[in-house]
Amino acid sequence: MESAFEIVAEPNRRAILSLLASSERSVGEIERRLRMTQPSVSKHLRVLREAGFVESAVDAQRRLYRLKPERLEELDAWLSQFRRFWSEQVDALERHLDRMDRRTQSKEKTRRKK
Amino acid sequence: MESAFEIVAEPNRRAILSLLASSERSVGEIERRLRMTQPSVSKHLRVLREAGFVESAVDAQRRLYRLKPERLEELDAWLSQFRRFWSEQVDALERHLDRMDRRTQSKEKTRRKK
DNA sequence: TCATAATATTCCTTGACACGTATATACGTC
DNA sequence: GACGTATATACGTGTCAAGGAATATTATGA
Repeated sequence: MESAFEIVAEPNRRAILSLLASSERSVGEIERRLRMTQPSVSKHLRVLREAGFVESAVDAQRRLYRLKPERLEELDAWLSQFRRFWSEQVDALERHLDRMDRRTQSKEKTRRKK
Repeated sequence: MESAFEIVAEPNRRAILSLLASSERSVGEIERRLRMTQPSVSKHLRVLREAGFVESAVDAQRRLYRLKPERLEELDAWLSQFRRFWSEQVDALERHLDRMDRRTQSKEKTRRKK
């Protein structure tokens, strides 16, 4: 279980990572938000920590876990070889629209993605 | 084994997908290029096909496998929630440099990534 | 020091899946 | 129609990781 892919293959771990994307959390918070048992949360956090996806800080009895993005970036890097398949046509258009968006953010032109 | 993540968790399958990123291939080509046994290739291709990552076309006795990018796009979509973590600062700069690059491609300014 | 809260760890069981070997199926050629 | 090539499938086996229950550890506060 070394590769970043195997780590994120587990649904509960993906849920934890998504949760930590918004802000750092204690084990108990994760437990309640994701409706997982405490040992399960701790075990998954251990895997994530040892794999370098998260890091923890001691806060009294609690431990606060926060995201470390490097390993996720690996996934992104691997995916980059395929990105042309879906961004080929869209690419130029997207960039253009994004730029328009930034320039007209006040006008609320209601361009919603997908 | 339904999620796209579980599918790409397997190293040999990732290798196959990477290989198919360059061009479509027959089973035998994959077998030789990746030094895998033929049954292993066939089994992984079956998994990839049933999961929608590849599709096959009959060519005499051969079957040519080619990439179907939709499922990979799922991974990209999931990753998007984290992308800000590593592209926040770099983002604007990257775009800028990329544009510069395109405009000065003849001059070879030697900007290497990382 | 005792009680309680928060988190980590251990043990056990179970299921999934990747592999190898062997065999089956399909196609093309003589 | 027999043979060779290309690919698919079946079967048996070993490994490994996830889950549950119980217990251990660490910190806090009275």
